[in-house]
Amino acid sequence: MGSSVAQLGVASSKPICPLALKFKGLGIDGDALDLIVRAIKRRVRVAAGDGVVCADDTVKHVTLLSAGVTCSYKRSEDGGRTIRAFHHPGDFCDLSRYVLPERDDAVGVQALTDCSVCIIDYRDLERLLARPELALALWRATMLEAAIYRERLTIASRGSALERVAHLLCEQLARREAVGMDSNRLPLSQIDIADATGLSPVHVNRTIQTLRSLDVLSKESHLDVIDRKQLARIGKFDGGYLDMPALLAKWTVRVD
Amino acid sequence: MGSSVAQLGVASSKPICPLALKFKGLGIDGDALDLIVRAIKRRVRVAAGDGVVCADDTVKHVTLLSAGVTCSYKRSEDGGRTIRAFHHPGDFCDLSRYVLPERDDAVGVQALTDCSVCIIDYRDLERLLARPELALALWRATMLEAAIYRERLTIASRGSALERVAHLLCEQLARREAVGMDSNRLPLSQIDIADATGLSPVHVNRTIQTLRSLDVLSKESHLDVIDRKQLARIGKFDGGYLDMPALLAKWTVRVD
DNA sequence: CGTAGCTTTGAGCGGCGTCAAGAGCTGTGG
DNA sequence: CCACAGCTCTTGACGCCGCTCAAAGCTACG
Repeated sequence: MGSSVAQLGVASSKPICPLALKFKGLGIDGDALDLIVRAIKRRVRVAAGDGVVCADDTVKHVTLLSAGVTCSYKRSEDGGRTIRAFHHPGDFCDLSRYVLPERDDAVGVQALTDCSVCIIDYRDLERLLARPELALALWRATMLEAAIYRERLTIASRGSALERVAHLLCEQLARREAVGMDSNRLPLSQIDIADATGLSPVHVNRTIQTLRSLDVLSKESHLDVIDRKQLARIGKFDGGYLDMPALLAKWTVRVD
Repeated sequence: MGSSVAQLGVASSKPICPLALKFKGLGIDGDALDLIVRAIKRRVRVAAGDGVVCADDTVKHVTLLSAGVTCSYKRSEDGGRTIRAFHHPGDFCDLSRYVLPERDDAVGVQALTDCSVCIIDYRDLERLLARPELALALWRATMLEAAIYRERLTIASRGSALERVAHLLCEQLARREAVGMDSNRLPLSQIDIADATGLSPVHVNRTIQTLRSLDVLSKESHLDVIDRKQLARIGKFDGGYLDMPALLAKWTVRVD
């Protein structure tokens, strides 16, 4: 129990892995990062399509995604899957469950690709929270999550299908880039995008074809973004709310 | 500078005002509540329609709504107002600005009715955050905000106009009830609802008329909810995520 | 080589936006 | 006391975006 930093390939002074980059954006590195890494009880591999978190009250740990892509979803009464959020390496999959217990059985987290997740017991997380800078970092993480929802809400309620899809893709690319994953390929199916945007799979397909015809996406069946500038323009995406280094510099909260 | 609890009509042992009830839901009362109240630098009245917070970097305080209804909005390039959130007594209007500085001039907070707001300087807020239970309470407040966005996002992206409007009304009623305002009347215009749901004012009107014909809303021009059960059913609204007393009881985070 | 999933394509329809005009209500000034 | 302006609310006509249903190609994997 308790991994070392070296085991994760993390050099505290020079973060290279998504997890370290993520926490650096939240204002955590060095000793504090070490503490978090040491709180990781164990790491688990999850195959694409499998559940990561069950909506079980007895679960007493949070999961921190270290590789792959997951989504938190809610099933509607007709069995449909509504994706509420995507998670990328460095994101907590279920931090909100820790603070606001979810009673809803229809809620869960699913691996969209093969994943690797870190398990941190509530007990150990509580110990981490005793340090003000760690508590602040988690508050920031939640603030960031709220900001993401806020932006998506704006686009989802007012935007066209083209805007919704473009915005969603931009957001995922930006978030992945923030943790060092600067590939232009997103490992999402069109069905995933449909469940996340609230559009029908058929219309997502047509929308993607439009983006392809605009030379914003590659013509291949994979989801490859060619022209990110144009994609951002179409999706009215301004990534300022995700730019943690810049936000951190302006941060008003200080822990001295 | 610094109001006393008595001045606000708050009896710590038996909270009666929205502000005290709100913080009680976040796990704050007694001495800790006193601390917050004492951090209030001054109170300001704002007339309906006026701005509460300007998107100015030089503002170094948060505003806590004590009476009335406000909304945070974002102006689109065509001048349209997108309402991202409503605020009711006890809510912070701009807590997110404290943690994630907003550079966007198009963002602001507006009074929808005549309001009274409490001003708390960043400096004093920082002092409050030194106490772990207060830091935790603000984290909870942000978690709650995120949960609200999450629910609205689900409905906004997949729901019909009827569902969107019904859900929005239910949410506002539930949030107001949680702070002791159990009136069935909402002081919102149809235009406010349109800007919050992303629907056109014309269609909001038709939707409201549908709700009236279903005997869910009163026939009057005001927004009076008659049948809340039915409204919740229509809007697929489950207020569990807003029920702070119940959530507090199950809370996993302890500050000992 | 067959099955199960994802992607693509087509046809038809309905919800909601847009435009336009009118009604009720309130405050303001002559 | 009336006239007028500026709201919000109401109502109707029409068009388009995106949903639904249905079927067929495409991969991947056993």
